[in-house]
Amino acid sequence: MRYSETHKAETHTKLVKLAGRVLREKGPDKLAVADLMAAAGLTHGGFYAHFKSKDALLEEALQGAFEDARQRRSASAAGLLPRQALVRYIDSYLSPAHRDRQATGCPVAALNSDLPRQSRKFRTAFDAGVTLLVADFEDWFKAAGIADADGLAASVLAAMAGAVAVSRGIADKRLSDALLAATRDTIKMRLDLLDVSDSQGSNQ
Amino acid sequence: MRYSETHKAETHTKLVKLAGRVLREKGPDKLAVADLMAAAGLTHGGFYAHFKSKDALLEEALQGAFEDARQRRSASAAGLLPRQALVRYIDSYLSPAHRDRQATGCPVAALNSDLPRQSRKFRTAFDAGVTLLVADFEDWFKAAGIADADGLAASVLAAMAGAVAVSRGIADKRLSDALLAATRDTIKMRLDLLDVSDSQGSNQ
DNA sequence: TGTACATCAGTGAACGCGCGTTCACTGATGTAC
DNA sequence: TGTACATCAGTGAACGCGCGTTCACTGATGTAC
Repeated sequence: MRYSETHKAETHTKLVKLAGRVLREKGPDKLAVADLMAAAGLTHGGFYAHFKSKDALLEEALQGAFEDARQRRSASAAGLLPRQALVRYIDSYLSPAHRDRQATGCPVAALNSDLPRQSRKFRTAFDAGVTLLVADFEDWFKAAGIADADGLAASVLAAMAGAVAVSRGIADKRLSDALLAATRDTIKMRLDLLDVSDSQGSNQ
Repeated sequence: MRYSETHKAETHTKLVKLAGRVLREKGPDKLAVADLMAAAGLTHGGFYAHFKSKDALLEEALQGAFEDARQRRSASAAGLLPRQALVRYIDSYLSPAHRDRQATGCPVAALNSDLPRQSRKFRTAFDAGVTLLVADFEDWFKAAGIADADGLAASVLAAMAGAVAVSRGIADKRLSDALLAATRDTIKMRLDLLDVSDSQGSNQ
């Protein structure tokens, strides 16, 4: 059959999106090309019409995951003052919901410790994603009038991602929830946000 | 050849120790039985005289890594007051040296995000290790006279492990070092340890 | 005291499976003439 | 207007490799008699 003008690009996008989810859920090594293609309703042979290699897919998928997170971040901040937006973001990032939805969550929390074992390209993409995220945090902190924004940003990100990652590895739900809650409070204290009432909803 | 009484147990221990390092360095999936045996100067066929399966080895190796860390923790605290010992531990955990020596470092920092993807046995062993570590922290915090020790322990561990894991994924050494330093300061502030002068040396 | 046998950590070849990658082919539609 | 050919996303079989696991065998030494 002949396909529409945009068909190939659409398939490509769909594969990258799917891969982004599988990547965060199962990790780079357990993402299987054949499974991915099957999940997209295709056969595995067609993969190489879209990507030079599995590695190239992983790179795109990771970039997509970071971009996704960035868009959701700014969407959830829309219409709020910086301090309110920060509180909403922190509450959402450190929520049990984020812990339980690894496939659509923050790539830093999901892929944390896999990194040193991945290909150069993958690590570069991760590094770029983290760097951008940290820069965003810095701007955000500054806009919220937080002192010493530069020093804080990376450390706050690492604390939040670490809390979510560790909470995923803890079987005891009470301890896991408590870890998230304690981290939530600490981060807000560090950022002098304890007086801001938390808003409802929003993800990750 | 015939071997000494203790020979088999010695080989077993050596394999578990080696595996503990490879596990932290390369992750559970990239630890290859044949490579491990070769590194121990043996052929791969002999592996199953020591372990029921690769999974059984991974479980023992992870337990060994946690036990190792526990021993180093108490050794480094020997002869120090709780508050001094804590400061030394924090400085050492969040040091560039720990970041750069993943194979002998904390298993939580090294295996963080791999966890949800591993076998039940492995996850159980990890959970047990983390739970013990958190309990140790609580005791330690209490001995140091820190208020709200229970709520803090898991969150402090996650923040430290997250910082080390993320610092390993950051190419820019300046940013990576700054992340560790900022986390060091924050943790000490949270634990009200800023007035304790830091002592030299000790690892992880 | 000497010989036959048991023991058992380790050897090395082989098996099977998952998986990334390659490649000749398909078949619907657009284009050249 | 109709026929031959080009295009190209996708198909599905096959290849090669890494790796966990199995298994018949080795060979040095201890033990039974």
